[in-house]
Amino acid sequence: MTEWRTAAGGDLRRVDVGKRVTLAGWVNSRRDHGGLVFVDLRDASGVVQIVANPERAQHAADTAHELRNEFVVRAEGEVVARDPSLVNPNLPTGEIEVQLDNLEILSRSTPLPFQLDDENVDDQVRLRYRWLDLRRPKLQRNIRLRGQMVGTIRRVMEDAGFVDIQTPILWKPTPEGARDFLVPARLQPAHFYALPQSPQIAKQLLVIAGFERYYQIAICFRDEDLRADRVQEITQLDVEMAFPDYEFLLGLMERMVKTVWQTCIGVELETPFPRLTFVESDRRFGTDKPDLRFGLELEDATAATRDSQFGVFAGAETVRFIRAPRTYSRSELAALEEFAKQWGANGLAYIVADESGELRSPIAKFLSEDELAAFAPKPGETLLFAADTWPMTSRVLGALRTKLGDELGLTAEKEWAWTWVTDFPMFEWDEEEQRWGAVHHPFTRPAREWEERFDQDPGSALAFAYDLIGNGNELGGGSFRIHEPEMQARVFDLLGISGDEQRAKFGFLLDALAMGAPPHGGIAFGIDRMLMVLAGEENLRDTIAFPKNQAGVDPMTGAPSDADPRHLKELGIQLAIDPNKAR
RNA sequence: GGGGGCGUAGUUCAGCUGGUUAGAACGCCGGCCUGUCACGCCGGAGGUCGCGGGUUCGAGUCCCGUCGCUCCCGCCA
Repeated sequence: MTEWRTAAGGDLRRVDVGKRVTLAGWVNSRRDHGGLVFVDLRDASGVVQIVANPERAQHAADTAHELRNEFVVRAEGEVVARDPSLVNPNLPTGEIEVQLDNLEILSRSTPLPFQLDDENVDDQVRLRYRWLDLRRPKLQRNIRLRGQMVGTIRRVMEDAGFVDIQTPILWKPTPEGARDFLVPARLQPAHFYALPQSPQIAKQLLVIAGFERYYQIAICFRDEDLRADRVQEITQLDVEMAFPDYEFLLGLMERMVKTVWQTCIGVELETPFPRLTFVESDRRFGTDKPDLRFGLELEDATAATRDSQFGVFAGAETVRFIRAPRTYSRSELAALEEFAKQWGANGLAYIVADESGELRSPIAKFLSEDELAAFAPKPGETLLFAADTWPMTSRVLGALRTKLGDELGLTAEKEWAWTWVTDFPMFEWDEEEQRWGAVHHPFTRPAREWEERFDQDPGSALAFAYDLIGNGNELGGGSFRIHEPEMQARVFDLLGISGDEQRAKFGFLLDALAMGAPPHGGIAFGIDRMLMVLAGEENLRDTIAFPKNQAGVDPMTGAPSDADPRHLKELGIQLAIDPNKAR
């Protein structure tokens, strides 16, 4: 059997010249000259050129002719300096090469379904052959970065005295929130576990149980439709502590992020991160997850347009606009309007101020001197207006701001911009269900000044909740929790959860709260999303080793698949749909 | 549930207003090649143009349906 102690080929340098080495790895590429054969050998450390010369080792050269991409080989030889004219400046190992004495094929490869250096391969194909896809440098880097990130997070949390505790994957279906993944329980026919959407209640119970500082790298499941930045199973850093101190908790999370950026990519972030209230964030950026890498803040024209001759402005509850620092053509404006409509706008009024200062706008003729003076369009600008309810103008202009920031390259103004968003509203009215819903979750406590009266004016009540935003991505979110059973019951009441239902769904939590529950609070961080931001990726799938496609299918394994009828029978499950005709 | 985009060789793509044998690059196979590093040169194989139907003398191209992928809206406490 072979001796496996091999050198890391990618680490070889000039100082290693003269050494005899044994390398093992994959054929990254081969250049067969008939006599000489050059092979770029790749292992975890990088790439190094090995050379088979028939004058030096006929047998190695014969073997080298057989090599194809992604063959796995073991190569013995001597590190030699390259002639200065032959140095490859694109390779860290470019000053040397390994002259072969022995070459052994350990494993062959069929022709590949795609070229590893091809960036544009269809996702479906890449996922089908994920083991190949993962060999690409980008994914190698991302997945290794992920491990490094998780390791760093663990060190920060452990150093701060937090205890890693695992919570069940088979949990209880929850009435609120996202759709649960259900798991039939064979031992309890017709009953189901749910995969946890988060260990929220479990971690509260752990803190109540006396684990004053808990954390976990937890996998959470949500059976909702997927997006580029949304998958069904996410990994989160889950944190909870007893006797929480607001500044301590936020400071700890800042230290965690700062250490991750420092350790993983060598970037020094400035802390403390700025803080914005929800109201201010909404007013200035039209969103609760503002990208602060650039300005482009929303402006309010409501007061200026109260008496407008333009009926849409005069009649709207709110008129706000965004000041884009360039002019747009008619067709570009049509595309922007289409975008605005997709987000719920009725239209998108605009004023283009040409470089000459001349105004191009279908609404200009309705606008008074005073109005125009209030908008103050400067040459080379385009003002884009939303006239609607306040929340709708936020929604539309907030989305538009993000789009413009991207398109105009404004996001490049600053590499990293972090901010806390605080003082979230506690409840929002659900039109469809005609009831109040929790903005964060039903265990969030009201802000101090709302503790007594949050249920008298739910629409105005503020929650003791906070989010951490990185480059416009919601990366962390948390709150202080309710530790008084009476207050928890009042919140459930307000959310329309009856007394019976409270007992049935959350009886154990209410009981726990009634038996010496300390004040507690915490936060959760999306690891996948944080890695996406850290690695500069735009798709969450590029941060996950084995992701599923947008339909929740794993093209590699074929999961989900149909179930064996005997298995279903055991579970007492009868399908209402023929699996062959579904999907 | 809704909207946009895409579907042609193993892969990435081209294929104009419908026209007879559907192309290119990379990969694959064979040959030549001792300094390449995106090696080069010569030759070759490889296609249900996603699927079904329709219009037409004739469909990769036009129409209808359907399936798949992707991005977005809804949804995601």
